[in-house]
This record gives sequence, structure tokens and C-alpha cells, in this order.
Amino acid sequence: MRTTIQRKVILEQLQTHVDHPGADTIYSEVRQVLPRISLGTVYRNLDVLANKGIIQRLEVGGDHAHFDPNPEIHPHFFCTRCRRVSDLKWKNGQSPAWTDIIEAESLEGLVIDGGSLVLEGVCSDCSAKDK
Amino acid sequence: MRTTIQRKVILEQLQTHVDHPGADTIYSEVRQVLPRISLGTVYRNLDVLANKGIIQRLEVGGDHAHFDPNPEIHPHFFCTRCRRVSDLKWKNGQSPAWTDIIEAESLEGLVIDGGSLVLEGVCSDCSAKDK
DNA sequence: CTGAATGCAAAGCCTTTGCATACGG
DNA sequence: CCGTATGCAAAGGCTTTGCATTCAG
Repeated sequence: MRTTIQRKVILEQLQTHVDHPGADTIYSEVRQVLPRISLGTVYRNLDVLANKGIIQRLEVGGDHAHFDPNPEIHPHFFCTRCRRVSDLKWKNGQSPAWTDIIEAESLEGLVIDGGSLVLEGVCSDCSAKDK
Repeated sequence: MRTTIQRKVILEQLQTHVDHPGADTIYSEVRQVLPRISLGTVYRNLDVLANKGIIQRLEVGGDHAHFDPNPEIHPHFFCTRCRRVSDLKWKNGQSPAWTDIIEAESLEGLVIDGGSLVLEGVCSDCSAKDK
């Protein structure tokens, strides 16, 4: 993997986020540093970084992909108001065994490579705006 | 909600599936019964049915939406080979309390309306093809 | 009758891709 | 130098939408 300035800035920009933005957000932010960067380059790099296991691509919310600078599998929260994705934490610091939650019979014959747990609702910022 | 023949056939067709197809699959199947139905009508009806809580729209796999005739929240399995979505079952027949799995502190201030648990890997059909 | 639903086609969005050019190692 | 990465623009795939027409209640 070649170290280009674009790749470096994209990764650093993503790492400044506590939420998990889409490619478009990263694009407009990175453009303030590299005005000539293209959206295609942002997509290609986020893809490369995710495939290398340096970041994580999240399929949440349905409209567009979200990117998480932390590649470890952990639960997420999706706010249906502001459509932002944020982190949750496993109880006791580690992912539960799936067999503790899911009926063994329904898992028969399957090879499990990963999983995702996403809760959805309204975040505290959006709840506050109701008042 | 008006009962049109299109809506009826779309729902019945979805209910014949044990997997959770996309709108395109439903479209081509329903067209064998109603050759003049449009893809737009399929999308609109799946949307109406999901909003009424009669079916469920799943955001899984990233490429397109999947529809589940069962509106109850339950875990799913996504096969990365054939890209099909199938059902899993909660252990003991019911969803675990999220607080049993997720650290309470990270849930603070959030209003939780729902959740989704998706495991991914290779289904038994696809594993069998490896041999 | 009257508004909700349909068919058709166009438009929208996010994402990917082809190609010539630039550049990192 | 060589092959990866970029910029640009076009194309792709899924989904939504505008509009005139049809149809359920």
C-alpha cells in the first residue's frame, strides 16, 4: 500500500471523528486541505483502508455507508433523527458469544465470520431539541 | 390502506419466501401474475407495508434493501457468497435485554426504539459448493 | 364520486469505473 | 523506472418521484 498524501489526509480526517461519517463528509473536509482531491479518490481510499483492516465500513441507516476509524467489531447506535452513527460498548469490554444470544439450532451449518449489532432510536442531542 | 390487487399479490409473494429478497426479486415474481405492474409500485407497496408494521425492511449487505415478511425484530444471517439473508432465532425465544450485552454507560441519554443483529459468513449451501 | 394507488418514465443519490496522467518507492 | 494512485467525468445500480390515469370504497 503506497503512502500518498491523499490517503494520509483521508485517514487522519476520519480519525478526528467520534461519529462515523459518510464518504461525502470526509470528501468535503479533506478538500479544505487538498482542494483538488476527487470524490472517487476518497471512495477508493476508504475502500482500501477498510480492506486492509485499518478502518471499518458500516452498513447502517440504509442511505449511505458510514466509516469508523476503529476496525474492531463493536455495537453502534443509529439516530433516526440526525442519522448519525455513534459507538456503543460491549458490556465487560468484550463481544458476547453469539451462542449466548442466538439459538444454536438456527446457526447449524453456518460459518460465522463477523457480526454487527446496531441499536436505533434518538440520540441525546436530538432528544434535547424536543424541549 | 386501500386493498389493491397489486398490494395483495406483493404481500403474498413475499410471504412465500423463507429468505428475504430484494424489491427486484419480488418485482419479477409478481410480474408473472400481474405482467403490467411497475417496479415503482412494488417499491411503494413494500414501503407502505413496512410502515404499517406488516413486514420489515432490512438494511443488510449494503447493496440493496431486503424485505422480511415477519415484522418482529429477530437476528439475521447474511451470506457473503450468495448474498442471501436468512433468519436466526433468539435463544430462549426472546430478544435479550440490550443492557445484558451493552455497557449501560454507553447507552446513557439514548432512547432506544429498535435494534438489529446481523451475523455474516457463509451459509451451508455455499459451504457445500466448496467441496 | 374522490382520494389513494398505479404505470411509465425521468430523475436522484450514492458509488464505482475507464482512462490518461502523475507520482511514490 | 514501473506500477500504483489520482483526477475527471461518465456510467451503474437501486430507489424515489412527477404526472396523468385508473380504481377501490
